[in-house]
Amino acid sequence: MISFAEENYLKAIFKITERDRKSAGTNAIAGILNTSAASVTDMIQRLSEKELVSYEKYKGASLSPAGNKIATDLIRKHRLWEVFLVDKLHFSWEKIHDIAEQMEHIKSDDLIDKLDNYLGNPRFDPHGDPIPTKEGKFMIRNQYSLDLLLEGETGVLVGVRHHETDFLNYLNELKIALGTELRILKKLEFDKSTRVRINNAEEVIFPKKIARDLYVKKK
Amino acid sequence: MISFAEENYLKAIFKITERDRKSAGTNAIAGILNTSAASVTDMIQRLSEKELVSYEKYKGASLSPAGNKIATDLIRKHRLWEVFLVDKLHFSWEKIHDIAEQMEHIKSDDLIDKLDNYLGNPRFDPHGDPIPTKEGKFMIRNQYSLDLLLEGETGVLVGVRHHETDFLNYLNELKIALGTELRILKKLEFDKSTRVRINNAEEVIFPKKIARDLYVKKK
DNA sequence: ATTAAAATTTAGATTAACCTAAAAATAAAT
DNA sequence: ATTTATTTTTAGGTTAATCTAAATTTTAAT
Ligand SMILES: [Mn+2]
Ligand SMILES: [Mn+2]
Ligand SMILES: [Mn+2]
Ligand SMILES: [Mn+2]
Repeated sequence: MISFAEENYLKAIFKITERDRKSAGTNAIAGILNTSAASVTDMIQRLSEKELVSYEKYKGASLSPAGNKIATDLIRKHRLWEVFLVDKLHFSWEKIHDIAEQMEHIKSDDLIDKLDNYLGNPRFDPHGDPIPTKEGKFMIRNQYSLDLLLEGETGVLVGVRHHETDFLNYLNELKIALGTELRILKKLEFDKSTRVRINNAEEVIFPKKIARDLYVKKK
Repeated sequence: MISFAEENYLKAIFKITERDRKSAGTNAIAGILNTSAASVTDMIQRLSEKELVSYEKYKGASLSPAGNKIATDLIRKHRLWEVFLVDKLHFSWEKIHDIAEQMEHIKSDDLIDKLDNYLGNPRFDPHGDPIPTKEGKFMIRNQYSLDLLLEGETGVLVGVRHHETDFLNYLNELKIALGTELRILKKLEFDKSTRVRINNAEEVIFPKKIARDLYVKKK
């Protein structure tokens, strides 16, 4: 039986390696899990024993097929529970991540299938992230970071990089949600910030950091 | 922060002391939690440090007000999740207990209120057990063990003593569920078994042990 | 190519939660 | 009232998961 701690490590390695990188370093994992690098070394050695990651000293860890399955199942569960919390219990999107972090660890073969069905087999979670299929396939959406759009272009918000409550509350205050239209009015050179019009109404200036964390579909 | 293990101990002590007994012995707790008596002593000493139980050497443990609140909250969560699993996900009653054992440990102030509301503030769980209120009050139903009924009397099933899958499957096979009418045809003296008619149809003979585990309302 | 900085691993400890075996206390039986 | 049986506690140990501090390896910079 796999522990919560082990599951969290696998998920962290997945997140680090899901895009480009082919292995996850000790420090990167420690950063995500708020733990020490020494603890990470310890754990990845144990996960390597269990054949859930492949590991070479000083070269980081990557998921084995078995480890990858566990990680994608966790993400599937996490995101389905987030849909449940928003669609059925009417939580708002900034409150759900921490609860889903707990719920994703519930073990039951039947439960997730029934939940998925009950929710109408959603393909995206309330933050716009794709929900992997039972077989672990992710739907890939062609999306751009808002800071890649040029002056005059308009994007529709389809995702956000982080799920932190503070960041999402900031968007709430600006009345920005999935589906919101964002038009680039001006790209300010000197500090790389962007002036944006929200749903043809208010204007706001995003620092580069924020613009990079908003994913849009070009309109 | 209280751990899952600690929560399970508090719940076990609650169950042992909820009726008559005013303290829970080491062996009794160990029996419920499938652990050793030595481990129990260890844990109740720590819970005593945290003022969640009161404990005197060799005299067992009982819940403090704080411990009692945690235990009733756990039972509330357990039973509400069981209602969710049956009413919304269409699980049948013999599959839900083990899943609810996991879900009861999810910590969120908001979550249970919203769940309760979403389920329509149910007062009983799918096994007929009362769901305590937010304030920890249990609705008490006047019920009898089936083996207390006399020949010719009829009872309506309102609860069962255990939630074990095997026991509930046995009832399923006999088409016995909450609401089923059970009429006492004959009480057999020599082995204390009871001949019963189920919903005015089939007959069955219950050993005393089974009859004692079925709770009915007299009709 | 050295040297300095950063990342990673090892060494040594700690804590929670468990275990078995043995000792001590309580309860039951003669 | 002793003896016997049962229950409970203590003693000593294990494992998973964490920590800090020190050693080692890799990477970056001069
Ligand atoms: Mn999330
Ligand atoms: Mn999400
Ligand atoms: Mn149950
Ligand atoms: Mn129940």
